[in-house]
This record gives sequence, C-alpha cells and structure tokens, in this order.
Amino acid sequence: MDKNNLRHLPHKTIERLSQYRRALLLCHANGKTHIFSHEIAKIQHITAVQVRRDIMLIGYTGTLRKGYNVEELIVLIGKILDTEEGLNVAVVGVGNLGRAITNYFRGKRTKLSIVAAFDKNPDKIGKKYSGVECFDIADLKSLIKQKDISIGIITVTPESAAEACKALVEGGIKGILNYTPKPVNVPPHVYLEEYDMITSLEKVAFFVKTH
Amino acid sequence: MDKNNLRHLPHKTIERLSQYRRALLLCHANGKTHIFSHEIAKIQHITAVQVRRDIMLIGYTGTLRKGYNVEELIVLIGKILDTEEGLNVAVVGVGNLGRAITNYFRGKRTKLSIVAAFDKNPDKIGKKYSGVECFDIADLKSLIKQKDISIGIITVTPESAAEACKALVEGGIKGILNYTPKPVNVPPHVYLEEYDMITSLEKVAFFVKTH
DNA sequence: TTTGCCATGTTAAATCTTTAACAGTGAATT
DNA sequence: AATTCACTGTTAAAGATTTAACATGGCAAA
Repeated sequence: MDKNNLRHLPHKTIERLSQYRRALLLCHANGKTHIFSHEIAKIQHITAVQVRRDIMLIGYTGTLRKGYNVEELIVLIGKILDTEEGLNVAVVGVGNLGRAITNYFRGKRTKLSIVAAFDKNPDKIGKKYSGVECFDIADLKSLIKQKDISIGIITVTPESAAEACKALVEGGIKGILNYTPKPVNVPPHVYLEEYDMITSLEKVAFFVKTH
Repeated sequence: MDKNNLRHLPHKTIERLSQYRRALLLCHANGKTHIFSHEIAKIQHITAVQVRRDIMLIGYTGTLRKGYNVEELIVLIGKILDTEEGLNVAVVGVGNLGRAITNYFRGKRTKLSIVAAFDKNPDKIGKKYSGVECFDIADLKSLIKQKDISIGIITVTPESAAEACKALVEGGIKGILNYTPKPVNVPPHVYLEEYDMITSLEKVAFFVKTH
C-alpha cells in the first residue's frame, strides 16, 4: 500500500470501504475467515470487479482460490478510514433525526464517538439522550474546543441550519454533515457533506414514474 | 422539451432539479419573479454552468438579461418530477428516524404523501404520528394495495430490514428508499435507493483526517 | 502430469458527470 | 447607430467512475 495513493482514493471507494467493513465485521462475527470478491459484491449489490478494484487501490492482496482474509481486510480498512485516537462528533439539534443518529451510535465500537448533543430548547438541555448529554447550543463554540470535537452533524430545522453551521465553523470544526434541506456555507478548510432526504424521495418517485 | 429525452435525464440532474425547485419555491414566496442561473448556483453551491445545463436538458429557456421565470420553472420541474395524481408513500418502522421523516412531511404541499406508517410494536399500532396512522407491519402487504402505496421508506432496525423489504416487494411496491445500513434485495422492476448515515459520517471523518 | 477451472490483479475501454469555451442576443449606454 | 455588457444556450473537453477484457496462478481432477 502506497501511502501517497491513499490520499487520492476516489470518494466512491471511500464510501464502499466503509460498507465493506461493516459487512466484513458481520462475517467475522459469524466465524468466517475468508471471503471472495463476489461474495462481498453480492452483499453490497455491486460487481465483483468493483470490489477487487477497490481492494487493489488500497494495496491489499488476497489469496488465490481462498479470497481475502476477513480479519486482515478489516484491520486494513480501519487503518485507512480511522484515525488512531478516534474523532469526537457532536450532534446539533436534538429532534427526532438527531436522536435517531445518537441512538444508532450507542454501543457501537467505532473510532467515532458522539460526545455531545446541542439544542436550544431548555427542556432538552441537561438531559441525556442515548447516553449523550445535551448542551445549550449557545455554548457550542466553546465546547467544541473544550471537548476536542472534529465533526458536527446538523439536524436542526432548516431555518436554524445557517446559524448552527456558523457556530460550528467559528468553533473550529473540521467537518460537517448537514442533514438539513438547506445548503450551508463553509470555508474551504472545512469538509462538507450534505444529504437531503426529500430529494432522495423525489428521486425515487421520478424513477417510479418513468419506469 | 422533448418527451423522449426526459427519460434519459442524468440521475444527478434529477437530484438537483428537486433542490432547485425547493430553492425556487422559497424565492417565489418572497415575491421574486425572475432568477439568474448564478443565483441558483450560489444557493446550491454549484456552478452557474451546471444550472444552465440542467435547465437546458429539461428544455426550458430563460430570457436574456432577466434570467428564468421562477413560476414557470417551478411548474416545469413539477411536470418532470411529479405525477399528476401524486404518489402514496409508506414509512416502515416508526422509530426516531421514521418519525423524523413523517414529521418533516407534515403540511408540506407536495405530490408525495405519507399515507401510512408501519411498526410491529403493539404500543405504536393504532396511534398517529404527525397525523399519520401507524398500522401493524403484518398488514403491510394488504395495505399497500388497499391504499395504493407506490413507495416504501425503510427505517426499521437493520435486523428487520430484509423482512420489511420482502413484505414491500410482495405487496407490489414500485420504489424503495432504504435507510438501513443493511443492503436489501429487490427484483429489477422495483427501483431501489439506499442511503447509509454511518458511511457518510465515516466519509467525513476520512476527509477530515486526510486534509 | 496435464488439463480445466475459478479465483485475483491490472490495464484498457466505456460511460457518466462536470467544467470550460464560446457563439448568440437583446437591453442599456453613448 | 454603434458599442458594450451581462446574460443564456450549446458544443467540446476534461475528469471521475464503472465495466470489460484478459493475463496470471494455483488447486483439483483425470
């Protein structure tokens, strides 16, 4: 594996690696020691070539006739995706979506941990949600530094999205995942990923319509 | 606009059209009658060329120096994305995520309506969530037909995803949006879109790490 | 031992998507 | 009336991603 190339892994490959790992962890839990590219492919609904190509890109090489060593591959993907010390994450907006995400992470062994939730509703501040304490969104900026938070997930209402984003950026956040349908602005040094559920649903509707 | 070409609109263009429309509706509400490609671009964080190209693909043409007519464009995008009668949607799994989605749709004027929610928890069955009644997931198959549901959104736990998907398919669903981290299998006549929040978060983490 | 098979690893082609380049055009300006 | 300017519409190039094609290699069976 050439360290230099890891920087240039395609976005899509990164996404798939995350998914491969999850599938592999399941296999590992079931006692499977080796896996073929076409088995991974089947689970993920993609082609075996694509799996092999992704694995090639990260510089791993399987054994002929036995496929890939599950454990080794899990470790290697971890080296690529994770940081050694892990990263701290904050959820901004403790509505249903924020709680869904927080709850999903409960007990997951992962290098990403949600260490704080934020909301402006006084009823929520001070409470714990799935083990994560909710703080006043007014304290967001200072707590990012204090708790060494690198990533913020925005799950507030669309109207508050810009404000939440601003606070995150000013607090020195490094990456933002915005689940609001309202696009937000970040300076170039902050990595931004946006996802819009309504758009996805409308996309499904379009293809249902035209099929 | 050539009807034949609409079938071949790129996936990415479809997604952006949905987003343009939402931005345009906001502008319309603010009394704006015309808009330039670069204005739309700014809102969506993309380039003006891309906006113009998308609009070209759907066969609309703006006026020089004044840009696009907001209202006309909204109507045209509607003709492309929506069906005349609208489509019915079901949410399968009334956890936090299911409720987040259901709630988000409350009162939205749209051609997509969530007409039923499903869960297996007896405490939830019979209750209403954001105005949507929750039914027993055991009745999913029959209710799809009865309520003419075209699209199913899967928000159950990963363990129940396959089962929920199977019921949807057997009920004759036409499109599925799977928010479970567990990929599901559908026959070729069912349109499937999957989104995995964990993957997105891990992707952000990766780019935070490498930047 | 030889043959066939079924894997991986890799390069090349095809496809999809974005970006660049630029022609055309009408209002405003002089 | 001519000129400038700021837009749109469109084609061509570049870039990203997926898919195809095939070389290679080792195990199993004849």
